[in-house]
Amino acid sequence: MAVFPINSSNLDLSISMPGFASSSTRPPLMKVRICVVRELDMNRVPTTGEAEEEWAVAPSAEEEEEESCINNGGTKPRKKLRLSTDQSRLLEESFRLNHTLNPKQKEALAMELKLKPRQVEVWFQNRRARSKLKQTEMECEYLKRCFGSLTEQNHRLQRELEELRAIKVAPSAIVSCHDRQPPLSTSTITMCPRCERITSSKAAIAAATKPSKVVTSILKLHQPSQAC
DNA sequence: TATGTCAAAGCGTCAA
DNA sequence: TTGACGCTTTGACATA
Repeated sequence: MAVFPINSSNLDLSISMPGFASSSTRPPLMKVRICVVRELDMNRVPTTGEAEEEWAVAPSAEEEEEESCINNGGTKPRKKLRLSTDQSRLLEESFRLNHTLNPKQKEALAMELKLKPRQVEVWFQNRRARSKLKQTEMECEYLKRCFGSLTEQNHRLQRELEELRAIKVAPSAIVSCHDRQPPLSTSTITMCPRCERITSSKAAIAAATKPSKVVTSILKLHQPSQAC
């Protein structure tokens, strides 16, 4: 059973109750005892020292159900329930342990939280959805970073390629890997004129241009000894 | 007043 | 057929 304190220190712990809106739509019955009250935790109990007479009683579960039927039936607009911090905390703890509930767990949790099993079920559904959304957003951020990194790497490789192409290779140094030639000198940068692939040793390339790992691995795949 | 958040409703899908 | 779930939308409420 929920109660409504008038204590202004509780104003931040607020919750709207079905049928008890903070606006002028609040039923006259509530206005009698609550003048500055805002909506608050439906399950909060008065702490010691708080005068019990300052608390107004919220509708029971049955009354709420009845009311929700009325709302669904259609004249009254539906009211928003806001879970208390304690309820949210307990739900979060349960969610950490299990992202889904079996009927027994749902029932038990609902009893503990003084909510309807359906509300617990809905909360878990929405929580799973939020979890998935968060996961998707994280993946999106990760992919964005990957994209940025790969773009940068691509630009770097393009520049490397330009630099390599710009290197004036002496005609005598051009050696085809398709020809049976003596082993290449480590100080010579060569390019296969047939497939236009660099066939120099890693040492020569590294000394000349400091290639990236990708270039190095490409070179590994295309050693002069290998066929084009 | 625009916008974000979130409980809840509605509907389709799927497995038992 | 039924219950659980995911997805989308709705509507109340809070806040800047």
